[in-house]
Amino acid sequence: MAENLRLWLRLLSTTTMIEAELRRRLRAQFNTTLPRFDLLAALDRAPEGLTLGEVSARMMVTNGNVTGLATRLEAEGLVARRPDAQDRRAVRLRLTPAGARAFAQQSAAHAAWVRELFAGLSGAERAALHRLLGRAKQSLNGINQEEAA
Amino acid sequence: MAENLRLWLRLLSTTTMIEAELRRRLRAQFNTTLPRFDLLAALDRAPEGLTLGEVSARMMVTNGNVTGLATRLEAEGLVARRPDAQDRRAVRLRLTPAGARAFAQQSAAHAAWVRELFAGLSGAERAALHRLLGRAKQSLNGINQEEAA
DNA sequence: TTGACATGCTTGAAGCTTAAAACATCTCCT
DNA sequence: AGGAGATGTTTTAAGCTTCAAGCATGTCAA
Repeated sequence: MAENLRLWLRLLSTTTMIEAELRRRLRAQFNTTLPRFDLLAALDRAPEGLTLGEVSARMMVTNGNVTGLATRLEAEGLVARRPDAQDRRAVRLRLTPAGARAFAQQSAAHAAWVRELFAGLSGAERAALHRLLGRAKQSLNGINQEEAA
Repeated sequence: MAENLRLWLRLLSTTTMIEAELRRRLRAQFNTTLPRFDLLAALDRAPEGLTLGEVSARMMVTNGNVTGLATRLEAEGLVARRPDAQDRRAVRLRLTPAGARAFAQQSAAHAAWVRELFAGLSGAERAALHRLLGRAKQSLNGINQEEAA
């Protein structure tokens, strides 16, 4: 059924449009990018910092990706690498004070943008969409389990 | 409200998960990528071919992006560049016979994968999700119009 | 305890993506 | 006709992303 295909294309284009708008605003107002913002956001929720592996799992990207991202953000003074106390293989990443300040500003703007972008939907519509996306994720997890089996 | 943020994060992660799965399968089974597939798909729907600009609009990516993509696919013999008859600035891109054959195979598999990935949702759920995503896109278009004004 | 395998990170090569600048051609007004 | 501005493509530099390979460290079983 082409119905499934249309659903997927619409899901993809909706996400792409929102992402493009957020990227544009992050660049225009903060001269930063979505991956950088996402990395700061992950660290902001983790006062103890995160290992690079934990970051890459949360961001759903590869380890090598996080290595490069962290290196650039470190050069800008927004995050700091420090050896993990327990595991000498691991590197723990945390926000610097400057990084925390930058993220606080970006985060507030980002939340307002997202609210604005979904403003055309009623509360009930947003709730229904949230629920259905949850169902879609369940559907996906079913697939991945089968693959692993 | 953090509710909007959660909705956005769920929308993003759902899309990312599906995209990752499709990428993985395109690579494993056809040794290709999603952008290549998307470009072939755009051309497949256009028997007369498309200018690079038309392709970039359909794919929602920049012109420069399409230039590179087209160059690689041309090197692989799947698409052909030819000057546009009406406009000497424009380059018209079309599938070669080999490109059409490759896309036919990939397309059939892709449609089946998408069907599989959404199999956990009922028809009613898929219809509702499709409708709500349409509403979300309306919401976005409202924003963009305001910006342009 | 030591060797085999797992895990955490980095590196390198390739490809994807963008923004901005450059260039060619087109359109349209005067 | 001429010129101003729009449009179509390419190029460049920078960053993002993946995969695969490599190195360091950890774990666990014989």
